[in-house]
Amino acid sequence: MPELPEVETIRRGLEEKIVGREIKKIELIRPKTFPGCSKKLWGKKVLKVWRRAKILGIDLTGDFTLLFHLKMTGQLIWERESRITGGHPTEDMFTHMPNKSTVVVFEFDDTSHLYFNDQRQFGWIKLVDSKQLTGNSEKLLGILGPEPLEKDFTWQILKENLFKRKKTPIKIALMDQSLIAGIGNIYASESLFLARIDPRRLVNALTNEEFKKLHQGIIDSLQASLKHGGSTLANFVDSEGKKGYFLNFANVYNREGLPCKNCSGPVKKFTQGGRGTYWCPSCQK
DNA sequence: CACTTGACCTGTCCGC
DNA sequence: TGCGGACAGGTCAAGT
Repeated sequence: MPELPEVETIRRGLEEKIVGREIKKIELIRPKTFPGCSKKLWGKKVLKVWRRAKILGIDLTGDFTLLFHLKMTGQLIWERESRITGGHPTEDMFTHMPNKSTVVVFEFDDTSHLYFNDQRQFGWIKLVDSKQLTGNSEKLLGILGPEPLEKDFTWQILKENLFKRKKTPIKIALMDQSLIAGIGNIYASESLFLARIDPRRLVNALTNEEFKKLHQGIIDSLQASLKHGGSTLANFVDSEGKKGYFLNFANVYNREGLPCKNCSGPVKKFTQGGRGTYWCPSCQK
C-alpha cells in the first residue's frame, strides 16, 4: 500500500487527533505484529507523529517511540468511541472497527481508538528508544536516502544517490529506499512518465537533463498524490477511513491498455524485478 | 555486484 | 458455482 503520500496523509490526519492523548490500553489481536509491546506504554502521552520514508513514528513520553510499517495493506484508522456524525457516513468510510483485518488496537484516555488493520499481515510495529533515533537512526530505521519533498532535495543529490547503483534499471533504483526515500511501485512509474524516461534505462545512461526532469517528476507526482489524499488501489484509507483518489489522475499506473494522457497511444505493462511497471513506449525514451 | 526467486499472508478477480 | 492461478501500495534473505 502506502508509499510516501499515503503514509504522509495518515500522519497529517493522526497528528491532529492523537497528539496530547494518553494511551490507556493496547490490545494485541495478532501479537506477532507488535513483538515488543509492553504494559509500560500504558499511561504514556503522544508527543509527536512523524514520518521518514514509509515509516510512521509516534513519539511518547518516557522516551518511547513506536515505529509503524504498513507494508502492502496496513491501515491506521482513528475513531471516536461514539460517533457523532450528524448523518449517514459516506460510502467510502469504514464504519465498524475493529474488523476482521484488525491486528492491534490502541485505546486513548478520551475513549478514542486507533485501529491497525492489515489484511496481509506484513506490517509491523516496533518499540524503540526515542533517544536512539537522534543522530544515528540508521540502525533503527535502516539506511534511507533523502526525503524527496524536503527543500534540500536537489537533482544533483538525486543523481549522486542513484549513481550508487549505476547499472540498475532506473525504475528499480527509484524503489530502493537507501537511494531515495518513500517511492514505491506507483510513484516510480508515475515520475518516470512525467520525466519521459524509459523505465528500463540504466541509471548511468541518464543525462543531467533527464535527472533534472526526473527530480521534478518525483516531486510533482508525490505532491499531486498528496493533494488527492493518496492512492487507493484496494486497501488504502486515511486516518478517518477515507480512500485516496490520486489514481483517478495517474498517467500510467494501473492503466494498461488505456490511452496515454499525453499521446493517446496505449499504456503498456511489463514485469521488472517481479513488479508491474506501467509506461508509455511512445512518450518515454 | 546485480539480478531473480521465494517468503511472509489474505483476498480478489479472471478464465475454464 | 467452484477451483486454480495470477496478482496486489513492501521488504528481506538466499541463491545464481
